[in-house]
Amino acid sequence: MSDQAAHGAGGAMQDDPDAKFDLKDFLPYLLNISAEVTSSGFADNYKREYGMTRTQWRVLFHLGRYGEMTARDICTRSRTHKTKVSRAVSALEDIRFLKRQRNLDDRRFESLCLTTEGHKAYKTLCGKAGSYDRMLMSQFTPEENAILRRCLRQLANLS
Amino acid sequence: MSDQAAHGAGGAMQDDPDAKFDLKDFLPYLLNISAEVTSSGFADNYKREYGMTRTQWRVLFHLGRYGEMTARDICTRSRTHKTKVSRAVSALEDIRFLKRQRNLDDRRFESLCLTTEGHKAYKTLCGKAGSYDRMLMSQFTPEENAILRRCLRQLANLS
DNA sequence: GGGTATTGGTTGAAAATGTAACTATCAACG
DNA sequence: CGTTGATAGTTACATTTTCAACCAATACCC
Repeated sequence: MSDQAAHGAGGAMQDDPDAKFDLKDFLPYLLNISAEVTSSGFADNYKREYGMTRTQWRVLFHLGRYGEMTARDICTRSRTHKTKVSRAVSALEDIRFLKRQRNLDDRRFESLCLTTEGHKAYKTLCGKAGSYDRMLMSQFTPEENAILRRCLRQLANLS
Repeated sequence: MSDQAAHGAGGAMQDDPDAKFDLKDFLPYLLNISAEVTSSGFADNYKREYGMTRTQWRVLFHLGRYGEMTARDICTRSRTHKTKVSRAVSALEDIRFLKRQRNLDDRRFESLCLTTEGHKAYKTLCGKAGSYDRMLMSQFTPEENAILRRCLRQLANLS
């Protein structure tokens, strides 16, 4: 415990010479915080109205936006673990937002698609997502927005 | 059911005219995925070696980087809910990575600081975080990096 | 064909998180 | 004082997520 005083001894230490970078520059940290802040800001829309969770919203959004696909497709495209998707799919099925259909060629697959209800919810939420996104974007210049999205897509290994 | 066919009818529908924006452009979604990808890429470092969770790492990082502070300070600075911080602090105390000390002026507060062990772990992880961050940065130009971080800090309401 | 590996998807138990109610301390005001 | 209200932090309970094992269908390979 002798070098315990090596930090915070003065009570208000500000910079650690060993620290190569500020915490507020650590990309995973920054990404987590901003993801949390922006997501929970939007979550009210699907949570209050439909009682959906974030993963469920993600599945709904995928099916609504890109049409029929399998659970595995959603996993791959959204980098989401299959158990998360599996449970979200069951929950969406329970509230009649999607239907599953076994593929007859390969009976392991089942293709998922939204019901009318599901698609209606998707459309409503999609509109809100659009304005929420525009609201977020409005604080940046078009160039910043382009760069931001390009960097994020690359970090996420998307497209 | 009439507009059920509005999606996926052709089997490989690509674009919904109602969709104002692509899912891959929705900022909260992009942020979540890239946060998930980059964080879990780094998480092995503290998970395998120290059995720490992401929140615990966040607390450790704050105390290591900025020195002694209260749980509430960490909540505010990292936009993390107090119950999450509370549990992370307990866990870090259990493995002797930090110590609490009641403030005698106002006994509601307790200031937290790392033990020698905790600080050692912090330094080790900080080094790894540095190189991980540089690795992530290396795929972007300096301008892109600057813009990316500035945008993220703003989205996160950080400093 | 028959064994083995792989893949799509599910399930159960453990861990983490969210929410709300709680304790304890202090401050403000009568 | 005593009451009310705020604040730092904890705890209990429900929900969600993670992890590993699992089932069923297909592919591979001898």
